Amino acid sequence: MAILPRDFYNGDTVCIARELLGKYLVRVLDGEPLVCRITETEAYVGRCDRACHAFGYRRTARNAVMFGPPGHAYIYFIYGMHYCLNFVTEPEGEPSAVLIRAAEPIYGIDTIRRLRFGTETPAKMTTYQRKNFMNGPGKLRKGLSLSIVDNTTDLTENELFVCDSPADIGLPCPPSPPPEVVTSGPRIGVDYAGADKDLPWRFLLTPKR
DNA sequence: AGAACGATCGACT
DNA sequence: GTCGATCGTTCTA
Repeated sequence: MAILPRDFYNGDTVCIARELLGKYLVRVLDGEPLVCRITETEAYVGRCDRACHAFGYRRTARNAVMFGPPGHAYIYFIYGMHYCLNFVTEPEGEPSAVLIRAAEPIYGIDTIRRLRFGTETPAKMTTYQRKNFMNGPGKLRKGLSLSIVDNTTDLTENELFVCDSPADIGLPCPPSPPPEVVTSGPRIGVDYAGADKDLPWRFLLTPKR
């Protein structure tokens, strides 16, 4: 199975957030696959989580896609200038999603760099740019040229999807990363969520020491 | 109709 | 580590 099927998303949001680490996010833009390896995620569960936009099954025009079937993109505008990419999870009617917080670019790097830093493609990136390529939800979505018009995109079609390996879509396998471990902790930017702010629903892939 | 705020980023100390 | 930018979404009335 090249593209992860809808069943992958039809389950427990916290488990799926962890399982997404190390998988490959693919965005096909003008026929070119932009591929990055997912390194950080967060789970949001409407049923029980005050940090979730759909807490208590509160449904609005913005979060409507979370109430539909799993395996769709939920993209919203935040802080007056950023968009964030989420994957809708759980069976239809259980509004939940995984926020994709960070990834490492693997293929299509020149295009991703152009999308991130403008039409100029510097021969050499600063160390600041190199270290901060896609290490945040707003940066990641910009590097993949996603915006509000991509909200509700079906992740089982050919334009935006996840796979286990670049080989699944006919690209060479990248070198294996150095040994890594999964760590978890409280989510970012949810201090308003009462006790739920401390839920350890942020997952990161970090080098093993 | 108006006000408050946010699942962030980048610049700066 | 701190802090300002900036505007759609949501809530109140």
